[in-house]
Amino acid sequence: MTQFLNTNCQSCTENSKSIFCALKTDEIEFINSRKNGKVFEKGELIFHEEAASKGVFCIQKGKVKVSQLGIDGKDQILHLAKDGDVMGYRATLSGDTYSCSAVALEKSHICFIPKEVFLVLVESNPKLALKFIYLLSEELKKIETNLTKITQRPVKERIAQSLLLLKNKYGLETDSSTINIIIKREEIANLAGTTRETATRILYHFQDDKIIELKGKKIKILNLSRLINESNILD
Amino acid sequence: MTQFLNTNCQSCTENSKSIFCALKTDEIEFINSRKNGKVFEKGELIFHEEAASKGVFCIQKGKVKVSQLGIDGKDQILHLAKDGDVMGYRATLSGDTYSCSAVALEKSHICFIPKEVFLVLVESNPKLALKFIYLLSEELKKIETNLTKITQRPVKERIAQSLLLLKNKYGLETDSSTINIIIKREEIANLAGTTRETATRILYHFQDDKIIELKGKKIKILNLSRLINESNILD
DNA sequence: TAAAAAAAATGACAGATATCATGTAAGCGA
DNA sequence: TCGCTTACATGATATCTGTCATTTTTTTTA
Repeated sequence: MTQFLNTNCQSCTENSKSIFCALKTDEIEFINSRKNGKVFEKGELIFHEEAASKGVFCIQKGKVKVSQLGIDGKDQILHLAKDGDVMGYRATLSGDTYSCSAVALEKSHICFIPKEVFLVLVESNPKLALKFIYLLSEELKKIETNLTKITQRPVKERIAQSLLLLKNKYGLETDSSTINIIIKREEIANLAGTTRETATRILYHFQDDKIIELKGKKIKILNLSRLINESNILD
Repeated sequence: MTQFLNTNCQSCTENSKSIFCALKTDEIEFINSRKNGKVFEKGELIFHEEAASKGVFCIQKGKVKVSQLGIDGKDQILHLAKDGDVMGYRATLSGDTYSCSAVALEKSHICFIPKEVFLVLVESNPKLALKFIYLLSEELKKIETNLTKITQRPVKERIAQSLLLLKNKYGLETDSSTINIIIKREEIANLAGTTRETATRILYHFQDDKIIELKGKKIKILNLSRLINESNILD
């Protein structure tokens, strides 16, 4: 059963989590009165690629994967999102269909802001427009670097990088070593651009080397510096 | 010896080649008085990744590859540019170092617009800002799709796609079949994300199949529909 | 709680590509 | 034009990684 949310944008923007935090009070109220909050269960589709963009999604609380489906049904995770992140703005800004699908990695509270509302704000508020220019630029840089790495580096390095990405994005649990995300092997594979089997094998390889410890669907980092080393990230 | 250009932005924007074509006359004059034109020889570096962004480059006439260097020196071509295209705006807009290098594929006339000039325009002209939002969005979509394809599709398809990209970007010669670009095997490989040897083999394979004809550093498309078929592009 | 379904582990195997090596052709500068 | 350098062709080989098949484990659901 779909569960609706009844939260206030004010509270979301107060702690400067989202890109909208620089908006004026009346602008936030404008969004607030038009937005639409909903709870998405784990595995639930938030929006689908090839669907006409109807607006943007803002994560109040939760974890989401944004991925693209290849020809043979294998999908490539292009982006991971969490609290405060906005999704679907690329398609909405260019009046395009979504180029990716978004699926909740865990139960998530997500607000939908309709296209009209979103575009009015961006077009009337130059500061916000510049923020999106900045956001798009950062995203572009990230993907470009990713493309080069994924085509040039062996799977082992890419898996190590994916683990580091998960750590940086979702942080660690209170034990300061377990990555704070429940994630399937297949999703790690889709992040690294490889197959489930290969990902599994490499993860066990890292475990044998005492770099990580596999705890069901969670991963504990035993030796961060060696993991960084395996990832071959120089900077 | 460096050769300087003495062209007018007015003429460049008149035929609506560049993104600046929507600017007002005084704005164009503003750029015109501050820009700096130069002729780059084939193979010459226009800007280098990791250098602090000093501004954007606008191609008056020419062909340029924009690529990123991997760890082991192999580079990945991320973008091809031609007359009217602007380069380096990603880094300049986000006040970052360039994330790619640009090298002339042939003798090219290119203007440099300093950061200060460029940013003043973008920040003071909301319409231009929106245009860049649009441009960044398109670019992002392109790279995302590319990432998924390049990791999931075999080299043969990627080479076919690269040839189609070259055709679409630089067009055909007067014989309506030869791609209008002089390009090295290695550069085709860097575009498709493979090695020079593999690219060579696949090109000869396509030649054996009478899909293309290799004419030195130029490529003639003998059977476009079969090339499209090989590329496995559905849309 | 049992049964069914989904996810994961694991071994065997094949094949696509990269790598290496060597010879050839083409382009370029003196 | 000669010699040198760069680009290219091409074969042999290795290996990484994907695919397939089977078993085990975990999760879900009835």
